[in-house]
Amino acid sequence: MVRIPWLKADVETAAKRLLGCELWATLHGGVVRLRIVETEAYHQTDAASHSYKGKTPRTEVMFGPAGHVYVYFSYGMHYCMNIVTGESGEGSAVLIRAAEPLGGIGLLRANRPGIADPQLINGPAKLCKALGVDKTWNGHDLSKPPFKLIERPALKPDQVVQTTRIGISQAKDVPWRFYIKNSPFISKA
DNA sequence: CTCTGGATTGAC
DNA sequence: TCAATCCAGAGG
Repeated sequence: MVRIPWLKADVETAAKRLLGCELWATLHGGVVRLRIVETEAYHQTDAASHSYKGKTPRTEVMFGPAGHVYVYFSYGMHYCMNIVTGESGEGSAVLIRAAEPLGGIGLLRANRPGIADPQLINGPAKLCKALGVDKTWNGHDLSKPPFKLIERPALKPDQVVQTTRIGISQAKDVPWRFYIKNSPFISKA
């Protein structure tokens, strides 16, 4: 059951709306709270999306209900985390690229020893590493503990920057990356 | 079965 | 600038 109605809206709207929302996770017995500051939208009709060529075993959860986590493994060493959006049957999701620690930062540091705070979670794979997210979380419903998405009021439009996505070779021109203006926690521009 | 390239990161 | 290091997806 989706408790956040706008997650079922179009993926561009959802990507924008996820900025400022929080992720709460239980880690090593403590609670970590993050504020999402950077997102990217991916859709079935988008050549850069894993769902572009239709449903496959890997992308199955992208086609499932909104509000679940889609985790994929890449470059032989990294995990990245998405939040599934849209109606079931539609292959869309929002990549969480960076966040701001609100609580439990010590637990994040424990997962990334030797890394300075500004680099703790300012990238999609860094975020997963710090949160201990791997494929075992693929498909998890974010309305349930121990890993939850908490809705927050929408940001004012002038606080949101819209630009092109990072690290892709297809559809480079599609402006589906969003981040909170002036946030020091976004990934490298 | 084999081959290719990637929604990245951090060390040089 | 580039290696690390695996696997999904495509083609045979």
